[in-house]
Amino acid sequence: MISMPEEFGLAAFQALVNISMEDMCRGLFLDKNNSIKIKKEGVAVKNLVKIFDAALRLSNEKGFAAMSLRGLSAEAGLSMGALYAYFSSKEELLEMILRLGRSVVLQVIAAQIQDIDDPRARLKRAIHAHLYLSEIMQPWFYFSYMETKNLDKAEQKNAIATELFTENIFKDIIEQGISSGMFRQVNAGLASSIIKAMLQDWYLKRWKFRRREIAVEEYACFLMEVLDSYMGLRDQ
Amino acid sequence: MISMPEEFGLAAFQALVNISMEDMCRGLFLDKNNSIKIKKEGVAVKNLVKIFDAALRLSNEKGFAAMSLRGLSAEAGLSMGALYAYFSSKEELLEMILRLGRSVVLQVIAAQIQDIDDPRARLKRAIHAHLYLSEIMQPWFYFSYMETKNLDKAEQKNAIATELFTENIFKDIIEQGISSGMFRQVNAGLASSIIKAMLQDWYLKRWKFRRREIAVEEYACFLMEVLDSYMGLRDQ
DNA sequence: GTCTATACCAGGATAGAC
DNA sequence: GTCTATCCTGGTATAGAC
Repeated sequence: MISMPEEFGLAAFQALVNISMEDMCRGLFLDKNNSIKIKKEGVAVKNLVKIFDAALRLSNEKGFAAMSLRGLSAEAGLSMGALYAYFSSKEELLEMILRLGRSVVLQVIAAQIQDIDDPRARLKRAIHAHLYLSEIMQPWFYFSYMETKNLDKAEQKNAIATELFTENIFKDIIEQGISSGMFRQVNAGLASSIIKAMLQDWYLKRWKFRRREIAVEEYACFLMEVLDSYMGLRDQ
Repeated sequence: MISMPEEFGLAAFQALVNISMEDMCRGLFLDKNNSIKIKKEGVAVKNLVKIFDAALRLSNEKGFAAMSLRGLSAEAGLSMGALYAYFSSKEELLEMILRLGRSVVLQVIAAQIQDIDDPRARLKRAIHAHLYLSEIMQPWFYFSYMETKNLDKAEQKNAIATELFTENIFKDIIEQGISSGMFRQVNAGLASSIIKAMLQDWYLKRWKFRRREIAVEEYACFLMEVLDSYMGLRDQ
């Protein structure tokens, strides 16, 4: 197990997971479950990064539906024709973007908590990991929240499953804490649900927190205070 | 002041405020700050109700941008031509819908807490009022959250102002509670911010709560528990 | 692999009959 | 007041040159 510094801030997290858009796009390119017509990895990855960055930027302004492919081509610096070498329809582009981030999120969160036993430490780590991840990948998180409803039925099921999966991580931790006598007997379902809501607020209302100059670490700390007092713990 | 039953559930609230889509549309019709070309109140109100109901239904499915006016005309049972007697562009329709609800929300919340002095009772009432209102007007709340970003700059300022206004209601109550020594010295800004997030979760993730069979009153009660324990109060 | 040019269609908007 | 018919922009998607 990697030895962990006591102070687990955004920088420490970043150094640990080291996720870049490039890595994510390379993964997508290697997957072969898509309709990318480009052969050379270097070219494909470079352009995928440009496309996704541009798509997230434009979509998060006025919504994916309002983003035209003409606009995307201008923003990404590629022609319309070139775009269609990377996806076969706007719909497919949407699915690619959403799938891209989902796998990363699930893997990173799971990896972050796997070697921690103590319920409170586990909860704290899960919350920090989620916040930091959403800080690093904010455009994707925002996009994912807003555009999931535009997916077809099958893809929507995946999205809902992911939402419930991360929520269940928190629920499991809380139940573990309760049965070990460390936490009070609270409603684990509702508790995990509001945790999720508070975590989501961080990336959905970034303008608000930025205006008030609240840092991630501060927000994380605040959430732990609230949860500690509710679940019957004191900060050690 | 209206005497208030100890148990302030959804039904009690509903009886008290008694808001209907028809009333809201009548208010809009009488406002004359819009481009409704219809003269007869009866006709106008009846059709505005049909239009807004249909628009909320369709928009909340796939987003306002994805809703076509042809689709709206079919859903509302009016022709394209008739629609344009009630608004002059799709953009204006969006603004009408958002303005429609905003005034109601601000008025109702303010009225609900105006005669209550005790900070905790005030907080409790504000939370209940917000939850019940979002329960009654769920389609509007969901729409408002999702579509605000599609407004032009000027209208967006109004929307942000409303968000901050309701958040400040909570902030003021908490600060009042702190200075009167009733609450612990918590961070009122962050506290009000998470209250807002938890309230919003109720109408944004309705499918989740319905699936788990959580009633509004139960959720309200849970939120008060969390806040009481954080701010240093016991349920009396 | 990428571009330009173009096909084709759906959407918003309006005119004018009833 | 409401409807039908029509206009026309701007969107997605593709063909074929380079």
